[in-house]
Amino acid sequence: MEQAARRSTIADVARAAGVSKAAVSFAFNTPERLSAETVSRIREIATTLEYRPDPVARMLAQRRTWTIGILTPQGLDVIFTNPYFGEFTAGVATAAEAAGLAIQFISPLHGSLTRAVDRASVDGIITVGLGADHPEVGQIRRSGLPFVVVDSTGLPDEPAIEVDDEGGARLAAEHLVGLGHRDFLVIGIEPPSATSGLEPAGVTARRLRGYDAGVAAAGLHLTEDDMVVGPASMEGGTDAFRRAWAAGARPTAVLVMSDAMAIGAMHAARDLGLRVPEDVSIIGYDDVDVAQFTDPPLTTVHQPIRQKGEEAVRLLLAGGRHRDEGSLEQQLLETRLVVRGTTARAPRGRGEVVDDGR
Amino acid sequence: MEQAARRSTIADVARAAGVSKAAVSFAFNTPERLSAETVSRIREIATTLEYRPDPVARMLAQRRTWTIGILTPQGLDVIFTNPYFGEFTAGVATAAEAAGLAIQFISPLHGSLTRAVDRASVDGIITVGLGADHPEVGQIRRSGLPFVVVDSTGLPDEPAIEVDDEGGARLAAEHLVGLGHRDFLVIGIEPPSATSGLEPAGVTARRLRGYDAGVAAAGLHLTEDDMVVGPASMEGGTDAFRRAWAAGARPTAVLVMSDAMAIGAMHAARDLGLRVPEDVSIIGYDDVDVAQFTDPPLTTVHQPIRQKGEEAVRLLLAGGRHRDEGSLEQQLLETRLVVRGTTARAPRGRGEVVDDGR
DNA sequence: ACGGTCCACTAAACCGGTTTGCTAAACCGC
DNA sequence: GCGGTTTAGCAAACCGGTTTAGTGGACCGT
Repeated sequence: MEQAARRSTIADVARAAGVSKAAVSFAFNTPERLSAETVSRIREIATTLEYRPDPVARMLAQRRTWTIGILTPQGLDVIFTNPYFGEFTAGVATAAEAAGLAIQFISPLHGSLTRAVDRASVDGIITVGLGADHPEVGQIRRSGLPFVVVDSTGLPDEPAIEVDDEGGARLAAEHLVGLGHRDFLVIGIEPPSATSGLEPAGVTARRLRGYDAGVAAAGLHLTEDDMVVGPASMEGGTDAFRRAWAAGARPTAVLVMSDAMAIGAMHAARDLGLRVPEDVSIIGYDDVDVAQFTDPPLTTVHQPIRQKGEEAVRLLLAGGRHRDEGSLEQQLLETRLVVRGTTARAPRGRGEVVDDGR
Repeated sequence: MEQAARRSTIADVARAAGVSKAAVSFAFNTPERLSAETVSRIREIATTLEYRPDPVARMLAQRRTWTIGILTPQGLDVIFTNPYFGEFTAGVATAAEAAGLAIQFISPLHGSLTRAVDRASVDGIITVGLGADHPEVGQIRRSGLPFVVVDSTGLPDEPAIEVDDEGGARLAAEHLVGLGHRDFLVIGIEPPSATSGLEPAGVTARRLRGYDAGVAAAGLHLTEDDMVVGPASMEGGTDAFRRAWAAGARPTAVLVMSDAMAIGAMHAARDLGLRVPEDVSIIGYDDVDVAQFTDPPLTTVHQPIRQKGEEAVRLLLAGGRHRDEGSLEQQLLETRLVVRGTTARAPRGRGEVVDDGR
């Protein structure tokens, strides 16, 4: 991929029009500083010369790139095929487009996220799923770039967008308890890399706490031991359910932390001869678009995914301050239960009986 | 979003180290031009000063942005939520990452694709679903930027990646004909904007021709009149099927040009009380990941989506020339039929009988 | 002692724009 | 006709790097 053919520059236009470079710049950016005739003459010449200001030179001179970055610890290949990320990004894109901003994805470059951050030319960054105490967030903080963290509790006084993960998870568990379920399996999202286990500020930990709070009404207690984790994809869900089954788990209800995984788990359950929801209830998380289109439609916890994206850029543009002037910089969005077709009353006479047999 | 705090520049490092700016530059880019001690001294000072080369300044000086653009006529919000695009982009991202390149999305800015192209700072462009005769492609061609067109026949001698759309479609139709179907509905992808109708070089037209060729064996003929179109999303598919049904169509088989739409159509069919595949067979196109996870799993035409993305960047990097030196610049990738669970023998005694009654 | 090579490094031009004084002419009221 | 204000446009600095041409000194063989 070699260089583009030589294109006309601002100097060419200036020469052709017999004016200074400054005048050409004015003609496009602040035409009111020039007489009307001069402006139109310069513009005409620019058109015939097919002049187009070099965006990079402009960025350097203005020290603005008109671009915001989305920072994720996962690789781009998983981002783009994950419906949750897709919808989140769509939200970001919508708000960015409205503000005339481009978006750039910042994800590990040759395995190094730090390097990727260094190479990114952006005016601000939205981090998603990255704890405020992660080294890369520290790197951004030191660099002085404005940023907003999403899906991870921010440091106090730093802008963040969160949803009520715990509350939503509790609703899900309570729903199943109400249907008579007592044998649960939790399918969780694997932490991005094997850095640490369950960070308490992480999404996975928060949702697990919510599930646990929900089953407490039935006198039950859920811990990491009742959970199997995997990547947040359909394959990941299939695989997680199979592993749990192979390890002897015989739940009547499965609490899944992502819709994609829930769809995969449903598939795996059916492969094993289980009917959904008659034999096993499954409840997802996120309420992505596709959740309405599964068969039966997926019961899940709704969170305003696109809205998160839009709010994140608003917050970024506002410099961390809220629209209603000076209010808190941390925003907690609501979640709610959406009951559709994958949950039903617990099958009778199970739970106590079969749990170890084979 | 104001400017970042002042960061140290190459001049600061040079001053602190008592060397010239050039030396600092060399220390990072061509260390062999300096003595080992000098290099390490400069690097140390750079580290303590938290120096990080400004990527924009570097781009300007090198006249390379290390970025490739993906140009689509659709808005980013539809791109990111469309599984086909997601997988294609994942392919691009994989190959780009390997080459140390970032990717940037170029899509209509405030409604203007031309403006978006002007503002993009990229070294090369991959256009997807945009005819080689479109004005924006002309714009790119004139600008001298290398580019590759995907999903649209390129001009001769211009690099392009295509799949055998027509052949795949034919396979799909033949499969259904072989199962005894005679009453077809085609659900097509709506052209990006209302620019023109069916351009013969477009994906939709090619697939339609393939379907038509496939049913020809049964003495049938398919035209645009047998087709209903909509946006390439699940909702689009649901909507399209409903419209067709409301207009009196009573097909025993539906040929859908996108998996997302096929899933939507399946949903709509069931809402209308139809069983899939007993009452109506449905066949998609693309074989996106989710196609394996529908219930029943979707019969569809496979195309190598990710591979298209990877090949596109390879071709771009090779400057349009193929790896095996000098061969043709146009690549035609294969499609194949994947029979899963949404197609079955045509229901008996239908077709001739019910077609108008109610 | 001398010209020639190498080595390690520097000075300055350059990339292509924006922006900040500044100036010359036009315009103004009186 | 004169000081004061606008207006229209220019020259030059600047953004922060890369890259080219060049320089001074050490080293070398004779």
